[in-house]
Amino acid sequence: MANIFDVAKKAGVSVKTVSRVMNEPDKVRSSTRERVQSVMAELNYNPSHAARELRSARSRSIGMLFGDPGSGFQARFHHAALAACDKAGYFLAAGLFDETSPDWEQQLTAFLARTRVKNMILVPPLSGADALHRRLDEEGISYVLVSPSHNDGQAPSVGMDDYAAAYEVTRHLLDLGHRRIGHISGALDHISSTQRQEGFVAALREEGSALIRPDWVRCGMFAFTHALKAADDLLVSDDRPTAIFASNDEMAAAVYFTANRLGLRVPQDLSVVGFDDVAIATTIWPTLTTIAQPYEAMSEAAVQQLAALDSGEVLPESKRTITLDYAFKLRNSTAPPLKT
Amino acid sequence: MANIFDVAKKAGVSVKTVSRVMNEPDKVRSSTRERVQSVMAELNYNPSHAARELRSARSRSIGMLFGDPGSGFQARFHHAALAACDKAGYFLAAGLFDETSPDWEQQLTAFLARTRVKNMILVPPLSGADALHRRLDEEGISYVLVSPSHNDGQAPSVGMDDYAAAYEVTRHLLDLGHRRIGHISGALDHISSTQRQEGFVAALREEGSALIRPDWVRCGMFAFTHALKAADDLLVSDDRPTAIFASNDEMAAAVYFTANRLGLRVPQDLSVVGFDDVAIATTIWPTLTTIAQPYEAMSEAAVQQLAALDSGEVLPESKRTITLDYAFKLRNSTAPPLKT
DNA sequence: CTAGACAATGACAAGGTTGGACATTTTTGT
DNA sequence: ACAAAAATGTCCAACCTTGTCATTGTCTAG
Repeated sequence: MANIFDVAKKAGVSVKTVSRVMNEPDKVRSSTRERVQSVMAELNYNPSHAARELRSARSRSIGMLFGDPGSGFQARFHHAALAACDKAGYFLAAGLFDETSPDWEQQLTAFLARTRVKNMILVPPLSGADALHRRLDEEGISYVLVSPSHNDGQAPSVGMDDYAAAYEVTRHLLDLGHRRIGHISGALDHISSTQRQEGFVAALREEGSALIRPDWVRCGMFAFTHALKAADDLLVSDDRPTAIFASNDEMAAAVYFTANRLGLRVPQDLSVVGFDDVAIATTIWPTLTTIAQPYEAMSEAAVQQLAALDSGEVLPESKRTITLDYAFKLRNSTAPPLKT
Repeated sequence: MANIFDVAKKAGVSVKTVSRVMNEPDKVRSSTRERVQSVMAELNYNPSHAARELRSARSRSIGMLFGDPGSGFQARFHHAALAACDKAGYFLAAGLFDETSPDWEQQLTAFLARTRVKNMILVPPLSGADALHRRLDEEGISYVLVSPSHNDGQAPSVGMDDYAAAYEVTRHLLDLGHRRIGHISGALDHISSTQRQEGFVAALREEGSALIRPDWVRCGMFAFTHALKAADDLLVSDDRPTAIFASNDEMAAAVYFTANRLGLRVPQDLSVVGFDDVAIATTIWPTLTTIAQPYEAMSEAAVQQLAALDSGEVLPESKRTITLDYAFKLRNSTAPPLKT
């Protein structure tokens, strides 16, 4: 396997220049740069990860901790993060982590010692775990929060406009003709939850405050099991909504099941929309109308933020808190309400 | 952070001895070894991954390629593999891969060049991709197949006894009193599928060959969408089974939906069992009776096989093909058939 | 008791890269 | 054409560990 000397020799430059092409590209004239790059490609040169890391003490790995493997958001994000790291020449170092365990600090220390990562991406619920953040600060690790549960403005973060997305799905239900719409919210200490709920309420208010029925807003904690209960509360009575907006897809799946149990057909008797667009959204039937989080864009932005921090940049406010566009996925779980 | 010199100095030995303690522990006298080890603990010493890899050209990473992120099996296995690597002092290097893409060879080459892994774990469907295996052979990469779709006896593999597990779940249905049992199989070119089907048939035969109804065995290709169709075929007629054994959990979920659509209650009107015990098994309602694959044991065995190969061992036949115990998970999707 | 065998330990180089401090060459602007 | 700036080169050291080979220590058998 070719090394940096081979490249330098073939390109007729010094190794230092080759090194510069890789690390300080704007300090080398574009003509030389291109020549060197083409030689690198030709020789199929890949800088030794190990030698680099050893010499520069700066790890090319980005750490990401994994909690509950059942979380659809986490699984989707992981996939996207893998792609983003690949693209940016980083490695994704995944570690297992249980923030509710009493020895979480040890787990973290072990992970950091083993991987020596200096940069991390934290996804919910870890993006809201203050104690963890403080430990990382102490260790001098940079991190980016993904959809943080609250934002104290310290750490860089990426996310999407939950309010607007929730407004849009609710608008969709209203446009179909629904006037009786319920909502199952996520964990209330999570800012995404409250924003989604606010977007929901704002859309209803536009059509008239009478549409807002506090007893049709229930908390499902982002969890399937809690949502089963919430859905039951909403649907058992004859005075029930004709559509439900669930704050994530797992909870929407719970609505499906409760509806089925009660003999309500989706979407004829009950329209359902979810949020996140994770695997389950297309493995349940009918496929779920939902909001797709910008997983790819979020991961890429996070990696870029870390790369910038890594090279000593101070992020301007505009790049510290990044909000990305979501996508509305119209599928088969929504329909106009039955005429009565 | 302490390095090997600090340890050597404090322990009053040479760095080489410290190195030996880590790599060839039986070549150093136990008294010295213990002294060195206690110093390592005291200084909180962690060998530099980078320096090791650089010097010894042997990567401490195990590669694993990821295809479809929606696959529950893959997600579960990944989690377990992460833990197993952690435990054995390896890193898990994950890469994205699409074996159906025309440039899969490039993807593979890029992954190998970037990570420089020398060992890989392949999960389905990649554990059955012969062209991929040949490329890895050419590159001199060792690999372990997890639940391979066929076994030509070349590469080491780990798996479970699909036949016995299928027999056991079918037996469970029979013991509940079911005599009308259908089966939705996985992809037929996959040995796990056929073995599960054989286990199913064998259990039925014990109770009398009359129970075996070929028209009640359908292929669902391990996919939710195909299984919807298969379930429909089984359930529309009045002459339908009272229980269905689906060859994985996603397909069992499809059975739930079809059943719901047709107004059949699970488990009162229809018992359902799945296979794999992935996330969806506990996020659908009623929770799914299924077979839990030995994810943890399989990952650990795979990592051990690779570690052995890495250190030049030739695996004896008994360690080449490893079969591990599964677990039967009794949950809420099965009940005795209604009396008629 | 001692040669010889073997086990335990040590000294030193090497692995591929980057950083630092300058020296030299080329390009740019006037 | 000249000075200033930019681009490139030279050379050495450092990162931390392990492989090679030499050396020292310990045990066994005659």
